Amino acid sequence: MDHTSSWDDRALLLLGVLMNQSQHGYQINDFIERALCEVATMKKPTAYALLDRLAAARHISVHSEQEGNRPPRKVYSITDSGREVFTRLLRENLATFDAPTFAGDIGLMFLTYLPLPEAIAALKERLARIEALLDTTVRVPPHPNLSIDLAFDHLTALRRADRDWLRDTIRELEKRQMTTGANAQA
Amino acid sequence: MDHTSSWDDRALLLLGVLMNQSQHGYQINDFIERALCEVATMKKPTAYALLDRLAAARHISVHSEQEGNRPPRKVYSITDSGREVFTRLLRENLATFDAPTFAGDIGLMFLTYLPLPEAIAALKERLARIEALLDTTVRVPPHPNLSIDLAFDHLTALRRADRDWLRDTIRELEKRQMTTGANAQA
DNA sequence: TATAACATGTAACAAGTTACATGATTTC
DNA sequence: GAAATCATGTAACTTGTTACATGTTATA
Repeated sequence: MDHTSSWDDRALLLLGVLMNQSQHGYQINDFIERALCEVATMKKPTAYALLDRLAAARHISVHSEQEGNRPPRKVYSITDSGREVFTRLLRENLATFDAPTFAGDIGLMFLTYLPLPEAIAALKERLARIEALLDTTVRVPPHPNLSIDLAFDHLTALRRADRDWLRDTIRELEKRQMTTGANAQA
Repeated sequence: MDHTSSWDDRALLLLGVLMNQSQHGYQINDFIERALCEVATMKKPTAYALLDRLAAARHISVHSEQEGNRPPRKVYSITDSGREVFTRLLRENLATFDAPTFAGDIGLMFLTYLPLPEAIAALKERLARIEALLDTTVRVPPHPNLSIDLAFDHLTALRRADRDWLRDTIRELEKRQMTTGANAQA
């Protein structure tokens, strides 16, 4: 039942972009890379391949357009069946929570194999990177039809939590460092 | 410089497990699936393939053991060069922050295409799932050599932040629902 | 006139998973 | 004697990325 696969999310992304308006591949790719880049990623070949599959399943329709002598563009539009699929995938996505693992946690597990001062120094660098991300990333402006800003807000909340946890943890490790440092002196 | 690839993290995981003690493949797999499952994942074939590559690079050594008539076991031990690599990868991992995207955010971006009450209902289901995860997941007991509990603590902090954000967001959407509902009445 | 932007695609590769294949030993 | 555990592996598949190939039009 809970087989929310990766395909579902990719399809949801493309169908969602097409819900806004019919677009050709280049436009779709551009939109994802510019407007959605903070929240989602999908490379060109992935998009093209998926668009083909969605077209084969009749969830989107294709028609070619040509302006003057420019390269022809394939314009994709969502179909009724596509809208149905979109709504189902959207509901599923919103109702689901997938618990991912984080590469950064692997290091945490083995923290003890590094001398405490070095571990602290490394974590301080990590902290600096998160803080830099939180400082530099420009707030996403609201989109007329989409709630990209909501997703961005979510992402930011998670990053802030990450930052706060790291600050506390570093402080905790520094306490431990002082006591063990004193022991080493004795 | 910041090419903290997926390979690095996988290698770090295996080398870290072998830092604890020399083990054979089955044992390694077992340890990852049982002790580390909350924090990291790696399937058998992935582990075997990676162990081969690490052995080829002389970062781990292999020797066969056999007990009676049982199937022979290949015991892997970390070498000096392996310990060096491990330390480097560990430092890198700890100092790095990678900003992943979350599948759940795709739905958030397209929230507006669902009638508000349905969107709220779906998000409440998501919230229930996070809460269930936070309630049922048993606290990881401290490991003698590893700080698995630290990584688990980090994961839990992130999930709590996710839960809190969702609660606030649902409350916010419900406010909006009341005002638009009133408008629809008028 | 060079280079960036517009426009579509393919091929090769990398990473990881599932499913399969094999065979011994312990437990119910 | 069936099923779970111990023990190692391979083959095929899925997914997604990078790098390549092609050609036009606007811009510096």
